[in-house]
Amino acid sequence: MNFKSFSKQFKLTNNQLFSEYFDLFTDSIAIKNKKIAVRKLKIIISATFKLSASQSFASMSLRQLSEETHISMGGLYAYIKNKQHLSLTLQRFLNHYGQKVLSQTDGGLENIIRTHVYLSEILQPWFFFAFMESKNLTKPMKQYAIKSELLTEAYLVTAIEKGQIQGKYKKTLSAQVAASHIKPLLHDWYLKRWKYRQRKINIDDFCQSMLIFINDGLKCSKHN
Amino acid sequence: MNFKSFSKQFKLTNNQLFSEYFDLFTDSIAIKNKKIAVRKLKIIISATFKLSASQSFASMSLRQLSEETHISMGGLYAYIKNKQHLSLTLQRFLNHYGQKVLSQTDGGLENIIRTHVYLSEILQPWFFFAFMESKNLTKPMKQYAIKSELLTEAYLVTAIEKGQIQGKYKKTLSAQVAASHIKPLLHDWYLKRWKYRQRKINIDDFCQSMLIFINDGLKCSKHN
DNA sequence: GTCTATAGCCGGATAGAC
DNA sequence: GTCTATCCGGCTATAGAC
Repeated sequence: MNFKSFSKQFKLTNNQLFSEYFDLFTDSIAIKNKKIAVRKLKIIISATFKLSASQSFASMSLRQLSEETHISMGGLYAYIKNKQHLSLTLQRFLNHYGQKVLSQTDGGLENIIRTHVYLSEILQPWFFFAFMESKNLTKPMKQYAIKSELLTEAYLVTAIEKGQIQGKYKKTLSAQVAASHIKPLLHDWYLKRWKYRQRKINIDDFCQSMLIFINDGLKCSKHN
Repeated sequence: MNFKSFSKQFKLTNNQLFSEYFDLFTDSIAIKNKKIAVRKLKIIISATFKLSASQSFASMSLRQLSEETHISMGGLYAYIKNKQHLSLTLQRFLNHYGQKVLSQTDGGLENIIRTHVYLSEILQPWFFFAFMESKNLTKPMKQYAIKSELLTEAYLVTAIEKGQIQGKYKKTLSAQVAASHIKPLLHDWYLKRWKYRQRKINIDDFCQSMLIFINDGLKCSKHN
């Protein structure tokens, strides 16, 4: 698997994405014409990510959002319930989507890792937003987010345990501990996206070097 | 080196820390009695970290800060120039301090890694704040922060290159790439502090497992 | 050195015209 | 479906009493 084949398989076009968002949150969207709604939601949510990334969601004002999207204040409220609820839907949608995609992996460690990185590339603004704004969540939403995060970690743990039983991976580190060291490596791709862009490291090279690092570490075999 | 010996060596008591902060930013502090100022600065900055961590610095209001510190709005302005400048001093102080401590390592990879983790433990709220609020920085400050981050990475690169020349580390991965995979592991300790606390993983165990992971990876030697 | 009071601006949200 | 106008509460910052 590489990024190209992953993209082909999932066909995550923007339209499909926001169409699914519309279906999930119709209750909080006053506009009932789906075609119009999807087009505007795309604009509003993209602008939200842009502004949140350069300030923070909390300090972004709806007046700024209105200016950035060229939609009036009143107009915005036809697409969102209120400011807090907008943030909530973004968090929920990513959790929903992430679990859906991850559950389709074949359970191998490399497969899970690549799937996570590739998905976080396509949904980079969503992942970045969710990570950065997670602290602002209300208690019930925080619990929901933690549950979702643990689920992702559980995929890694299961894959490592499987490898350990097969004798592919050693048992020096518990699968749990190993998984908790792998997760931050995955996060780096969407948290420090600018760094990798600047250094002209493409996504498949990133996966490759990360997998080597995870598998082999740094030490020479002769020192084992 | 372990956490205890590191702590002894650096004696980073809160008083010393805020005393150094006071000296660095006297210009923006109206109160000239150092003893009083240091005591209050400690209260103000701790409260700033607490509130920023649960919301964000931008959305924290000075009214909240006033309530949390039991210092009136007017009173606060005797210790800070304004809200934005407060954030700036926090960023600057950590960069200043971090580089000071890192420059005293012996240049070995394990030493640099342990120093970073131990320092980020003692200054956890500072590190967390700097990471989370880095996007809000003005352009010149952002450049300063990036410079500081690259410097930290440079310490890792140099150590790995040294190990590669000595034949201790293999050359499958460039030192630069390896370093960029190690950094997010270090960040995890202060970004997800709650997770490690919950799982009752202490700081020396964390360093130990991370060093094993970095050195050896997951794979069994027989599969090499 | 610390407080209260207030200036002046900006925030989220909604009503109602078109 | 989109806009303008407006409510009103909260914000940073400062002036001036003690």
